Amino acid sequence: MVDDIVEATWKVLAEEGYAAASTNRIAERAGTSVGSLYQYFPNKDAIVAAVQRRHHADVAAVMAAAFAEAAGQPLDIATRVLVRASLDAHRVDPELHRTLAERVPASVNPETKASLMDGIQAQIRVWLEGHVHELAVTDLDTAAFIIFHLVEAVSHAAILDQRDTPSPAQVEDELTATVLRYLTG
Amino acid sequence: MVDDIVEATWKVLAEEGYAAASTNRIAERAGTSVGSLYQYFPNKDAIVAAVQRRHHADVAAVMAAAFAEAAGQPLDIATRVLVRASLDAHRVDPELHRTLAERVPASVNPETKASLMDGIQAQIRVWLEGHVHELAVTDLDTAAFIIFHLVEAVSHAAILDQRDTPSPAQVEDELTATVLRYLTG
DNA sequence: CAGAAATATGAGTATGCGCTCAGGTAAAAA
DNA sequence: TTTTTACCTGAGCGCATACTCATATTTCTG
Repeated sequence: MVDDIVEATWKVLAEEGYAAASTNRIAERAGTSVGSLYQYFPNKDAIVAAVQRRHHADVAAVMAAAFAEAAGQPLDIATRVLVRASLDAHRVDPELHRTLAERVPASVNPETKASLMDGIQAQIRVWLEGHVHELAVTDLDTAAFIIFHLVEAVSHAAILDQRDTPSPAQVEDELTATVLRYLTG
Repeated sequence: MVDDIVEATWKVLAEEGYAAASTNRIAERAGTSVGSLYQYFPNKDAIVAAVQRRHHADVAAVMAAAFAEAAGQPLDIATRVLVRASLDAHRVDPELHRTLAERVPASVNPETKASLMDGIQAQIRVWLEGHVHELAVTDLDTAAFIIFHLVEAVSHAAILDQRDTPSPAQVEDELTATVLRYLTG
């Protein structure tokens, strides 16, 4: 039942947007009643937060797999693996991603997104540590910050922008080149 | 009076957030009444859109000045000028910037933000055209896309993130290096 | 100054929301 | 079968919102 509610909320957010995600609409799409919503969640924000956590878990899984794959690879291959993973992560339910990113108030689950971002930045840092002798950059925390935000933002724009954007393949090439040149000087 | 209303809305959005920006609160801070709001604007969204347009004009002015300054400079100097301008643009009323970016529904003024972004990307493209012979990149539209999003996102994070970020001076150095290395290969 | 035109006012209206709770249903226990 | 326990239901409550309009006030005009 909890799953039904979360899944219905997921669909409403993805297909109808945040404004449409009223408790009555969620109950309707879950095939249940408003009252049952409050049997399992303290309030509406908690339901949205649950959807957010689940989506973040999906994204984190994509990235974790990529970090595992990148671990044994040379720097240039690993960079491409991670860039491609970032693009793939934005292809996981892009409509939901857009709604969560643009519409959901920060008051809903303030820690979740921050912890996802911090986790990925930490993984970037660990990955960089394995290549210190090849790197021109010295401050790994700063490098992780720069790489995370630049790859995330360009991936986000490339996948989610409504307007004309370069092809994903080209973005992958350019991002890989950008990160590599930044790291190796 | 129109100015009073826009300025009051501006302050409420910046200081109290989007949720607090009710028509009654805006009228109160403008020292007028709800009725007068509707003498000059068809609805609440139009008021918020006016604030958005004005803020975007401020940002556009900062960037336009930087592009003018960069025009005569060598590539490395110009790159730093533009990166610094992006950071400065995010320091123009950062609280308002955060509220507009994170809270204001896209339905409010969908074209304004897109046209600001398109304008800056076009200016980047023109700037790049003046340096074609020094560049390793071939597709200037793609390069403008990459540069715009990467500089914007990292500036945004550096200035507006609540959490620990590298110092703005360091971000300026790293961004300048990133863009230069990307452009010159 | 008198009348007319333009503008300002804010209590009130319509609407839609999150959420509750008295009552219903169904399964488990006695 | 009767009683108990657990869960489900949805009409409706309280509240906050965007917006209106009859009235009051100010500003123009002759």
